[in-house]
Amino acid sequence: MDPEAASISTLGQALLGLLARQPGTGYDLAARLRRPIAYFWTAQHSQIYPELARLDRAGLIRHEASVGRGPRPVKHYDITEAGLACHRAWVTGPVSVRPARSEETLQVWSLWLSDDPDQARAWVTMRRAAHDARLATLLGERDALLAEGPVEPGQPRWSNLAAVELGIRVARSTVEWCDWLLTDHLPPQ
Amino acid sequence: MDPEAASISTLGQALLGLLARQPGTGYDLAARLRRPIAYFWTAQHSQIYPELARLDRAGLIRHEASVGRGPRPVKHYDITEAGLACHRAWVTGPVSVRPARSEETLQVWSLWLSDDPDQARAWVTMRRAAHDARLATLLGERDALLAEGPVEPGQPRWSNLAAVELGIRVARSTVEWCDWLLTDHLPPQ
DNA sequence: CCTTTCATGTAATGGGTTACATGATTCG
DNA sequence: CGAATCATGTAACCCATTACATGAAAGG
Repeated sequence: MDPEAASISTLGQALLGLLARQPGTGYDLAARLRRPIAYFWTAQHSQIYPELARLDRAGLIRHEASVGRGPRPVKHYDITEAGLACHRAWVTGPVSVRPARSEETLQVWSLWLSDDPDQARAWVTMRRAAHDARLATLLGERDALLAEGPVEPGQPRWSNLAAVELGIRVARSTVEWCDWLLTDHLPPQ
Repeated sequence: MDPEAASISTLGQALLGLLARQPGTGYDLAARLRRPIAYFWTAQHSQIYPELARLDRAGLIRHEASVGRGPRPVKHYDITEAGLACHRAWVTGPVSVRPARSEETLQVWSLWLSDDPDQARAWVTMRRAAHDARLATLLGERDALLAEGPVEPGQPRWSNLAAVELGIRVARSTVEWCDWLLTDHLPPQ
């Protein structure tokens, strides 16, 4: 019930979102952050453990410690009522406009300098392959999700589908942009 | 002629790209970074001035100082041969895979928690408006570019068009994703 | 006269990556 | 017996944002 609950970092909210779905250890959260969420957010364990400690101190999550196999006890985290309320308030709140960082587009923005047209073509072809691979992965993810059964609002799987669908659309339009460059807008051969 | 020339930060490459197009002062570069490039990279002047000093020390750019209006001399920067070579090598090099950071998608990923469906609809509608505004700006940018005359490879304007076109496609598909959510995949009313 | 623009820096702080450190269990 | 997995932490460093600091010229 901290009045400062609003000043939670994005990673903190990501962890609250994970714990709202299912409790787990820091190690477990790191793994779950890697696998399905890596398309739009990532963090290393070195960042996760201190952040969990902060959320704990703020009363947004709680933990139960048990003797671990390693030198330190294992901490099983769960979200509190206050944490759930804080996270709920954040999801429909305004999107913080953090500046865009696309190194790829920066390279495009200097691609006119490439003296060798073949090299420019090769670069775009490589980019196309990378985005196409991402698209294929996301399509697979969507298929798996739909195969599990009907997806309805109010369930985690609904959010999963929405996020994957956004990724698919962005990946597809990026592939199409590569094709647009390769067919019409680069010197031929 | 530093052998360490490969270890230039992304911001450094952005500045080299700006200077490859046209020389200028740090202040000028900050302004040029704000206006057309802000869609895919940004930096504050407090980051730019030290970075220019580093590039200068590495011999990738050079400067001529003249007496300024303020307390310090004005430095007019220009790219060197070594700097141009370093930047050329970077543009067609591999894209460094920096992890995705989309706070917006993170929110979508927890949007299933929203107990009030109206609030979820309002959030998506707000997002749609934001992306639509960005799309409109980019379309205007493209029109202005094409109105200036034909765009051909090997010129800066070719890169400008390519970058804007990518932005347009991504913005458009994101707007379409919002519509997909609003029409079929949110509880009605 | 006040605000904006031109012009360049430093300091403090926060977010994030890489590397350092430890140690038991499980699987091949 | 060695590698991967489970499990948790700290330290050093880099990148980026915000704030602090200075001061002339131009325009309304």
